[in-house]
Amino acid sequence: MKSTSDAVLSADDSAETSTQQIRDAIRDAIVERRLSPGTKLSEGDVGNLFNVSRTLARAALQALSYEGLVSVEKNRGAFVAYPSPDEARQIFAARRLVEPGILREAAARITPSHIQHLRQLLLEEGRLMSERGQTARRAEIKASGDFHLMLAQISGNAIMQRFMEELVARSSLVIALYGQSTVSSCGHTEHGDIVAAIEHGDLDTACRLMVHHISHIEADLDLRERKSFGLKEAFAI
Amino acid sequence: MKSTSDAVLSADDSAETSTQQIRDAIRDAIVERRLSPGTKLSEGDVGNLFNVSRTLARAALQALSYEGLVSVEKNRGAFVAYPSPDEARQIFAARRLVEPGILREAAARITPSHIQHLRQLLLEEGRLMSERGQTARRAEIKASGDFHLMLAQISGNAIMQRFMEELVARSSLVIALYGQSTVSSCGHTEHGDIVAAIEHGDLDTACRLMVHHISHIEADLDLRERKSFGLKEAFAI
DNA sequence: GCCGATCAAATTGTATACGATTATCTGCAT
DNA sequence: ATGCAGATAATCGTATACAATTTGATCGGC
Repeated sequence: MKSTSDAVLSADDSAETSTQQIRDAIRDAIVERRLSPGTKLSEGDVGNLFNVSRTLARAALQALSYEGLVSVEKNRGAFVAYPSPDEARQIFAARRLVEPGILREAAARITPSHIQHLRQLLLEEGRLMSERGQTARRAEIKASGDFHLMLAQISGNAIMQRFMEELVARSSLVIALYGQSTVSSCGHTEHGDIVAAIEHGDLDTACRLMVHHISHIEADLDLRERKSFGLKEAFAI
Repeated sequence: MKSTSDAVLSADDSAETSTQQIRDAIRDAIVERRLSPGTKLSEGDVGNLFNVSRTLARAALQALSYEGLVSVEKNRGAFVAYPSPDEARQIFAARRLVEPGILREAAARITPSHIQHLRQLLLEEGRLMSERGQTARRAEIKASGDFHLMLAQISGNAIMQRFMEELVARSSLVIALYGQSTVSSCGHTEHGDIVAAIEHGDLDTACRLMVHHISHIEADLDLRERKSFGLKEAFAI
């Protein structure tokens, strides 16, 4: 799973490629934290950057706003979303709500080949964890999300898969904003435990581990209200 | 709850009103089955109908395609979505997956005022069920969905609420396509049972009833593959 | 020096224009 | 009559143009 763009499902096979490419590029930039929350994304700039007209840039930004990664304010423009603590809590609540169900469906359809893929993902994750540097950190963030997306894909439900893609992407944004420790490094071992439980056929344990895992990620956040101070902060960077 | 547009949450407060109005109008038309699946929605026609340029019409159609109500095919245009049987099954699987969780969260936050609202909804539903005519049928369809949306709203999670809005809307489309009996008239009593179970504090029963209820709706569908025969059918109508 | 008003620049909102693609129609040959 | 070829019409994809709104700056008054 290289990126969210190469989803196996054929759901949005229809949209125009130009707009889609721009959307995916910006989404990756947001998820990998190359674009900080609050950053302005003016239509003109985006268009120039990708050598297209404002029309297409605007369409891409609109699309991202439907995913919750960008917030567009009337007559003011588009910004990388700046999720509130409450929004952050809702994102993780949603994940706790849906991921156990996805896990059960995935377990019901899982094949040895799938397990192999999952283990490969874990290996990659572990490798990145031991590396140093920004690039490795970004790759680690993405890999960590890919584990959850892979489960959604195995579940075979394209609708839940798309929803999970949204939730995982928004989670990255939240972690970028409110995360304290470098990265939820605890996460990796937890992923492994979940796979082990699935392999062992112990679904209840797997679901319990999943819920704990999501709560661990959320627990690493500092979700205390920060006044408008956060705004200045964004400009200072 | 008059329509999906007056959602209490402030999530998509940002989008332009013009496009949003058009989007909501078309969505309502699709959900109330005034627009049949497969119907072509050309940008020019939509624009003329609402007295706006193709630009805005296109934006509205794009938005609807993100919700799965419209499918846009490159260089061919937009059509009211024609969900496949497999897609239909995934929609109901998704609902079985998320609605029990939503129900639990809603039950945890529910107030007497909320219960009153729910009961009022049931009353309205019952009234519409006894009425005759297309108009009443359409209102009944919407009312039936509003019950589920109300629970999502009570749950207090704006993200799950939006997801449920999408699922309910797409369910209407599926029922329009594959529904056999006039309307899931069994649904109404089931809604009442669920509310009763919630009031009684019996969450496990409420969740069980909810899952059965969703399965009942799905069981009323005829999801056998129809070859391209269905296409001719569409033109014959 | 600080504050409010007016003007200029930048950006968004919407419409229109034009090239590209698809669908339809006609006419001719088989 | 049937089937294919070219032309014609309709529709989409994208860019550009213009109006409306916001933002920032300059200037005068206090």
